[in-house]
Amino acid sequence: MQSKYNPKEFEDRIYEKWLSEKRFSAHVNPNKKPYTIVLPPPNITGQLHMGHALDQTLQDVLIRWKRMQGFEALWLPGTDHASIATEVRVLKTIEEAEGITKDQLGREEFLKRAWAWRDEYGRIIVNQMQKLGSSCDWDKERFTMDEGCNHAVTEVFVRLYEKGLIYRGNRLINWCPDCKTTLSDAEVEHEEKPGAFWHVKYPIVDGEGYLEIATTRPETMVADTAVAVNPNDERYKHLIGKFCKLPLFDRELPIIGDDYVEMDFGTGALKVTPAHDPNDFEIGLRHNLEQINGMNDDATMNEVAGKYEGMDRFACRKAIVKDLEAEGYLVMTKEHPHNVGTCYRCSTVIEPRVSDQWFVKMAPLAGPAIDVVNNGEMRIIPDRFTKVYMNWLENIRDWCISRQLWWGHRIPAYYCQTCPEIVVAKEMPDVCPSCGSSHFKQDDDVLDTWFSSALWPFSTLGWPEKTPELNYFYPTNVLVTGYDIIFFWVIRMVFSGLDAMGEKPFDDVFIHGLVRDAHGKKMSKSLGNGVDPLDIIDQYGADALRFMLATGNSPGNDLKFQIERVESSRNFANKLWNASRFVIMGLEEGQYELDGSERLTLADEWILSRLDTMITEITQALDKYELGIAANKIYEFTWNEYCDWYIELAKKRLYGEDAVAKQTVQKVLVKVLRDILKLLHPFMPFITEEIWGFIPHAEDALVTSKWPEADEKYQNPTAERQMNSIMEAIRNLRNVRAEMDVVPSRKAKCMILASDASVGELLINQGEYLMTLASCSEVVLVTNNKEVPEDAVSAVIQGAELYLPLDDLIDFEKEMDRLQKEKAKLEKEVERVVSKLNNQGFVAKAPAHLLDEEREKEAKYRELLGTVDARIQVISLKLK
RNA sequence: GCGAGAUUAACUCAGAGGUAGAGUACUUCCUUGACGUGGAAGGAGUCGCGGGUUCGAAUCCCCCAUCUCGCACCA
Repeated sequence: MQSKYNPKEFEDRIYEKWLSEKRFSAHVNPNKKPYTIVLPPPNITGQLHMGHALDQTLQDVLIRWKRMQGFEALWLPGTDHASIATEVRVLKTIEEAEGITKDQLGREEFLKRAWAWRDEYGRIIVNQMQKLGSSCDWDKERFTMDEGCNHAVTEVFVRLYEKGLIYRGNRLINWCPDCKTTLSDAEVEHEEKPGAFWHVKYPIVDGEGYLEIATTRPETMVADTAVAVNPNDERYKHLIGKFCKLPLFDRELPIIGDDYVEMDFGTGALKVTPAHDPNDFEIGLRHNLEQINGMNDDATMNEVAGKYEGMDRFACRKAIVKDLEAEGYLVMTKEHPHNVGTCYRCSTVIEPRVSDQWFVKMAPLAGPAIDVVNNGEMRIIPDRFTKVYMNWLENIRDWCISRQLWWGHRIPAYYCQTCPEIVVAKEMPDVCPSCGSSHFKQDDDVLDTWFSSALWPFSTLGWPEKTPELNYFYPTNVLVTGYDIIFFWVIRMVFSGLDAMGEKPFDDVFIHGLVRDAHGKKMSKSLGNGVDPLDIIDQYGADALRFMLATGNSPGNDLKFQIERVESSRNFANKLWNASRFVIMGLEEGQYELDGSERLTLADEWILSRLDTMITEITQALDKYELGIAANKIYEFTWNEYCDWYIELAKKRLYGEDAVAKQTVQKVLVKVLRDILKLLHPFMPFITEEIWGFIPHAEDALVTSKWPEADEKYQNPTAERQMNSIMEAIRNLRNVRAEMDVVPSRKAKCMILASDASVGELLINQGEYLMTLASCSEVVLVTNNKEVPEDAVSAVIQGAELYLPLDDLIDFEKEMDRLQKEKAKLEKEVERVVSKLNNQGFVAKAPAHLLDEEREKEAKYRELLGTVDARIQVISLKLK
């Protein structure tokens, strides 16, 4: 074992070993219970970022833990084609490098390039995950556009179509003029932007005056087909049925009455543009209004716009406002910031547009997805996200799934070239069922990228085939993902799983937050505040990064990335490394198993008892998905109990002459270290496996070793109580010495005056602990304080006073100050306890054990106070 | 507008109906044979404000404030 902790030296080597020994492989195994996680497939758009590192660390902790608990643990990895994101990315790269546009490239060539891209980034991503230590079953790696997934996508599409849950409709959809595709509602982000209300006169035809209309988007006037007022509006109701004139255009618009119009908003009169606004679209349907499309697919104005044709929509807005003003139609302009929808991929303002698209009918699918959570079959952790989940499902609208893109699953709909028939089928039909023609053309569009990810938990296990894997591993146990894709992905997996499999896709959904930079800003390329996980691994090791991510926060909350915390995790790894080196140092060939024949010391019993408690608590925390708590417990136990106390106390026997005692302490050292390595392994897999290779063990590799189980025989409350007394004594002695500025190298005799004989006996029996850890030269019992020299400093614990005669070193004034301080502290404690015990309510209603505890405390503090007081008397005489 | 989260030590965050915790930073001391990426001792917080429930609230409930973040949006 190398003397320096150097993760670079072993992390890759260890991972290679795991791979070559097939440690992550999972198979259908009737003798074991399965535990399954499917990896949220990272997009192949680029490299993994810190958010992926967090997501994967959490999953790896769970899967490694379950693997050690004896489950057939499958973590199924893969990547997502990420239709729109990848297409945008690939096209941009090609355009920047070669100056070739999408149209110039052509569909076939583009797909060739995109596949090459996928191969490259797929490899990079796998490499990154392996660097992080992710224990996926790589033989089962999948891609959302591989053959099996394609098969599943087509199957689901056809089935849903046949059930009437997929339909083609001419509806108002979200259109991104830059990506030139539709977007689902979930893919539209709302952003508040400055805007204005323009109040415009629409003159009444065959009558006096005009209707004043307020609009935020004057350019859509070109496509107005009506003006609506509330039928109960006294100001306008007489106008219903009449017409008004569309300013700047020689068109007449019917004035209609519709409840949708709110009388007290704006002017109470609404221009209706069915082809460019969702609400107007609905009004249009109710009143049979014509839908006029005023824009091209790039959001420039089309021929409908007359003289504005060819202008960009925002340029057109300005031009129309200018013309309205010039011709006297503009009443006023009012500032009005409002939310506009933008594309989640390119941030372009989306344009609502009427178009023929494919939709999934959501209502019938949403119901079961709601039920499965309501009836407790599926849990969302933390629970608060259940509300988010429900809220979305209860207000769900139909899902627009067709995209005008090339990278993705082409829609399995075939259009007869001689009649209007559309055939939806797994393969291109031979003959048209309506006209007998054999000429078909497949739909040009591809599916929303989330359509295929929705099938991930079962498409990856072989569905629609009834494979043994599907039968064994589905439903999966837990889905681990960020709250940002609950709508996009989690919900869609749930209803897809319920529909296709008839069973939920996972038992638990474990939601985590996002990784932010040190200032709480979202990490992003454009801000340049991203931190590359590989850089951190290179500098500090994967274990340090993982530990930091796992302990950084509580479930569901965002995590700020702080390099100090990575450093502190690395320091912990270093600590473990060195402690292990210490344990290994004196070991010789042979067995170091505890067999019950050993004569254990107090410290042995204490650490074994504490370890036992830790095993229970850590396992319980993991069971509750409290990964951070579990990791903290291991950290504290390892550092503050095992290293700071047990190892220090072990040294005497280790370096001593007694071979049997030495072997006993080595056995305990090894036993505890072994379990520490196991408990820590899910969090820090590399260092623990590396150390495992150096310590005696009967099992195989740590990665597949057995998770520790608590064993009641190690529980030892007496040993814990006694050790606490000793540790308190040592701490107090150290404290006194530090306050009196006594250097550690100056040893001192320790005289014990016990008010409780058993405490005195304990301290004498374990006198060597005081000698080792509190710089005592010897520890002796005295029966009367007359035996104690006056010029001694004192430390007190319950049941005993400890005196250090330090003659020449003692400064009585200083000692007086110290004693006064201590007295004040104790008086406060007594006061607190007394007031509590004087409280009749407390005495009457508090649980008995608390009452007892408080009474014990009172006795203890009074005793300590008495001792301190006595010392003050003695010292004050000295000062005179 | 509806909903959620946050508000705890200088900083970043855990925790939790029964005397406030960690990491970092800070002060003092320590070349003790695993480790200075270390050891020891210490200072530091009326747990956002105001009410309520309770013997007891930082913890549960209500109100308010500030900051995030979702969702829905009135043209």
